[in-house]
Amino acid sequence: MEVLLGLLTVEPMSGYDLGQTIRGSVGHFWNESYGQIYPNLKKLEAGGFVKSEKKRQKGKPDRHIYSIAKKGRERLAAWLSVAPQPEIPRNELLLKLFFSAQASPEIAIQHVERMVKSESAILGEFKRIEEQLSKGKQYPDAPYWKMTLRSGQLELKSHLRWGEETLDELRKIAKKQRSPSETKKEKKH
Amino acid sequence: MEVLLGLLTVEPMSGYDLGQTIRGSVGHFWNESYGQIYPNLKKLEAGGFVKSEKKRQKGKPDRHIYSIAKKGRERLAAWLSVAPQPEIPRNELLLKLFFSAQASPEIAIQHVERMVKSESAILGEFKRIEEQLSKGKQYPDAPYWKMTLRSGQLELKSHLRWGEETLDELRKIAKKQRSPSETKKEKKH
DNA sequence: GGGTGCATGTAATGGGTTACATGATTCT
DNA sequence: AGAATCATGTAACCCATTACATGCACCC
Repeated sequence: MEVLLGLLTVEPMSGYDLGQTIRGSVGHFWNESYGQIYPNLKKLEAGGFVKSEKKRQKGKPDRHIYSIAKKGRERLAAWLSVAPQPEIPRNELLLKLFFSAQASPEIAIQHVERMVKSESAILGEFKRIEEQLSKGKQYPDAPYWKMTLRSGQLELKSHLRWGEETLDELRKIAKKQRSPSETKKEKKH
Repeated sequence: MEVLLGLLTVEPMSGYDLGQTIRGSVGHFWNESYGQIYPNLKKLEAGGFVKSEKKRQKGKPDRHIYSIAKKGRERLAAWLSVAPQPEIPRNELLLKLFFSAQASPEIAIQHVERMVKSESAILGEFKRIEEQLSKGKQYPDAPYWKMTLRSGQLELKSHLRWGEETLDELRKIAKKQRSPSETKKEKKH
């Protein structure tokens, strides 16, 4: 809900634009689907937080351009001052790793490797965003945007570091299991 | 759903115990509420993935002790081998920081400071868990548990580092705004 | 006496994603 | 010819938390 208000302070936009902008800016730490965006914009308008203008288009449906109203700015400011409640995370990779003694280390290795790959790609994206932020037209919000970007970068780097470290260990475990050395084994299944 | 199966491989437990155990083990990256646990256990039993035994108690309701069935182990193994899908995160702190140009830097500072405090506390908890893991009875799963713990530690440390760095910057911004130096200002509101 | 912990469970509510529906234009 | 993009919106569905209900025991 408030993401919409926030982004509309930067520039008036349509619902579709908001979806695109979310993906390209806050997408790495916040997401909203269209099934959420359109109804929420209607609610915000009904409450007087935003107002809209219709723009005719040929072939395509009318574009509804939303802009933030005074009441909307107030609501945003109020929301910003409320302490964010700590998120309850859900990390499927860690959960699977936690129970990986019930499977083979090879599977765990695959999962971690996949994560390293995908997060490396995102780190690359971040570098591009960083350059864009320094070069493009200077918004007054830019310093704050950079802080969130930096957060993502540090977090990704810590994930990658952990990933490499963990892969080393998993490979050791896999090796130990393949070569029946000193420890006695029972065959499973 | 699968957390329940996973934890039941360690030891047969009641629904209540499962809730407690989740908080104390995977709680930092996975949560389930009782409103979820109890119905899910029933579904798992109906599907033949777990079985239960009633234990009479005086004063308290009967304890239903669940243990994992062969079919449950198979289901767990199948789930473990499926690649975890990347989570869609929702970080309210970052979202608020992103829009903090619409508020005062002081508010942002408060939010970040609060986060630093609470995450420091969790880091302390982790240290205790680490010691417990090294000392307590050695489960065969322990190496995997340590990996997830390590992940949490690295992530927290990266958050704290980012927090301090960000606080420095926010304080600079706050200072600049208080002393009207070279930059011309328009008064808002 | 009152709060907290044990112990189970259901119902209401809310938040969110996915799928569906429509239809023109542009790219491959 | 067909897929992707633009553009909006609704409905179905799923998942999850919160609140509610019950009741004893223990601690302060």
